Amino acid sequence: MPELPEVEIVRKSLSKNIKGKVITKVEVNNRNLRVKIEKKFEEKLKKKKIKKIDRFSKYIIIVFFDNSFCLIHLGMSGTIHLLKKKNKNKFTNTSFYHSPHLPKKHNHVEIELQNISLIYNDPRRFGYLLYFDNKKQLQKKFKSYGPEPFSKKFNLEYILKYFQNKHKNIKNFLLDQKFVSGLGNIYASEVLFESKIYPLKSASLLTNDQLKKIIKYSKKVLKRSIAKGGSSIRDFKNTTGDQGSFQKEFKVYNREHLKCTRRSCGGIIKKIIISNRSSFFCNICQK
DNA sequence: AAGAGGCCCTGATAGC
DNA sequence: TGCTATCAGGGCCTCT
Repeated sequence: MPELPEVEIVRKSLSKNIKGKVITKVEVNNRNLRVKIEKKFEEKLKKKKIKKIDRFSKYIIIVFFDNSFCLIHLGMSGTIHLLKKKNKNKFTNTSFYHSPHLPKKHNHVEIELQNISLIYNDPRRFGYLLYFDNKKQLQKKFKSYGPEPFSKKFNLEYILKYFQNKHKNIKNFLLDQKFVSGLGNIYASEVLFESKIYPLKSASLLTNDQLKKIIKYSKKVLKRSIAKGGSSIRDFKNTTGDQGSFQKEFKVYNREHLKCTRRSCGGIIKKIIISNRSSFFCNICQK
């Protein structure tokens, strides 16, 4: 589910609710996530005090005061739920992302922080949690990742150099975290629409003007989505919580057969499959 | 060594 | 009602 904006919304919520707290208990119900949770995970996290919550790309980074780290990746279906302890033993649901109630199944990890309980839920188990002892390990993990769209490193020179001797369509490049990190399937389509670029266009054929548009709109689209609380799809039922609303502003994603939102374009949104993932685009204004 | 494709997994939905 | 097939916001691994 989560691309950069959604993860940033989770980060903000965690920062607000668990910064400064001490981990009092860790319970792993299922270690078999995308990456198996190490045996000593619980032991290593216990008694750690949270200095701050960072994010890189689609990763949440819990930073402890002793400069160790806990990394959380939400995969496709991961969600984090915060429960607040009301009386001595009972936790009640106060904050959550995407789902108004704590799911009954797939609550794989529970981390208690004094009066708050953090629950990692993930039906498909494509997400994972990692513990890092020091900053070196963290840097190693992100070594092969490209810059975020917000980074100054994501500039025209970088892109031109990166595309040298590579032959792929632009949609695949935007999904490639080694090139640029944080975009996923929704925002890749949205950025290409705003940039008026056809997703199957060979990246090496793009003009400098088009590349500048990609730089501009990748920042813009992500920022706008963050401001709107991210995108919530497939989890509509209730709206009591921190449900995002950017899905209402999708110009192409999930809009097959509908009209292009550009006035006087007259195009129709099409859906094609690129590398096994849906891509949406306007058949007239994206070239 | 770049790039295509398979695969990890569960759940929701569509079609019969 | 119940079966089967398809699809889903990610990304790693293997093969060519």
